[in-house]
Amino acid sequence: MSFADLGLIPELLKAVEDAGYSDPTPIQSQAIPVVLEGRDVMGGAQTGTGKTAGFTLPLLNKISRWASTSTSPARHPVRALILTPTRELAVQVHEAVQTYAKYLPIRTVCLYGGVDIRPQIEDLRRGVEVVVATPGRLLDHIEQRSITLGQVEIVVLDEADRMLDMGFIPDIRRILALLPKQRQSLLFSATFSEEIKRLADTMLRDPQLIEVAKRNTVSETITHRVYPVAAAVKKQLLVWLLREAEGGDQVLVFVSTKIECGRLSRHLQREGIAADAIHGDKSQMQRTEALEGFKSGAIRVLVATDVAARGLDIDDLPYVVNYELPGTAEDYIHRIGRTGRAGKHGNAVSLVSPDEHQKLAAIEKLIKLKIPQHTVPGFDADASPDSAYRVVRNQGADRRAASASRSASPSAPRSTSAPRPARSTVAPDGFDFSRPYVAKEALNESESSAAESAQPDSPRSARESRPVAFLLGGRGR
DNA sequence: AAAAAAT
Repeated sequence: MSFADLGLIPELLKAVEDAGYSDPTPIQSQAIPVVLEGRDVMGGAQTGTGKTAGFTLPLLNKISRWASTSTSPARHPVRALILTPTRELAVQVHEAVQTYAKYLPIRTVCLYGGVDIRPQIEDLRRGVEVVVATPGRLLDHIEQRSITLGQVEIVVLDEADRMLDMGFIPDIRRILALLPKQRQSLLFSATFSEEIKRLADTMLRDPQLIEVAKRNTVSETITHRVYPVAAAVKKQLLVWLLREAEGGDQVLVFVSTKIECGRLSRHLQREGIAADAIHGDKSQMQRTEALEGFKSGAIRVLVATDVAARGLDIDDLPYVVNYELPGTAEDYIHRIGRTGRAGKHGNAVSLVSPDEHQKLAAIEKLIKLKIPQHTVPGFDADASPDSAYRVVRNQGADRRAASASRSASPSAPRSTSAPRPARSTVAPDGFDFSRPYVAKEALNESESSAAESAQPDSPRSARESRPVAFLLGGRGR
């Protein structure tokens, strides 16, 4: 199956080829023909499955059919509207739209808050066919009458469950009410709650259900690991883990609050780690800078609230760390979905203090997976800052006593300038990281065939899971 | 319970 078989026009095929894609992903080969046919779609797809191209390509294909080459704004009514829950996601989707529309006479704009509205109004005045927007700023434009939605042919609701969580549904309904009744609607959601189904009932007509990944499941290319740790030494454990994963590996660290987000990021910076923070109280400029810095590699550790939990596509992100477990088990799925994307191997590491074990149990129940636990001496659930310091200091002494050629214990949390010890393949808790390892320990029956193929000894998983580096796991050298 | 989003 190739993109050419899906009935896309040459201009789009060329753009897809330029982007370096040859074969459609499962959701793309399912969604593209259905959308081209004009049917409504209820899509259940995790991000990283090629969902964005799955709706963007057929959307552009349809719009292109009568694409106006006129320079008159009046000939460029808004014909497609894509709504996303966060600004960063809007930017990302808009980039995809631009990528695929490059050989088409189609104008696009991205509308979101936190930035000057005037350039957006200018773009709208000149005329655009495709609008990607967050709900708040779009409503702003609607009230200012800088946009008319009376000729929209296709509307896409991306990450609908997130929109629901964020209380956007009333806004969405207001926006939908302004669209023509005769239109095509696509709704994508990682999870299907009763509320999402109700929204779908009012928004979609005879939708085709497209589901690639099973709901509430996590990618098999992700290795999960839990570190039980006392809250008092969590910060030190994180620094220690980050140091051990050194070698340029990037880490996205999730926290529960904006306050902790800034605090932890500053702490890491003081420890000499290239870190930045992204959360909703930062200016849009700071948010964009942080994300760009992370994507470019200038930032090694991005500390984030759940603003970054969904949809964000960061190439080759090897690690996600839950510094604090998310409030809901579903958020765990979204957060760790930032790694292990597009078939690549990823690591989900969670630092769990005793007060978080309820949450951990809920997560394990939802993902039907018992996550292996590992403890680091000095950083276990009963550790105090003092005991942690003693253990680390002793490890340092052992190391100094040991021969230089032997692999040694990890460096102390605060020794920024100490020489780096050789990388060990056996953790202090005795876990052998030199063996390829895939976490698949407690699957339910319906997934047993998938589990089969993910067993450590099978050729497929041996290929997918590289020998694991120290502690954070994952990347072999 | 916190986060996100219009100013």
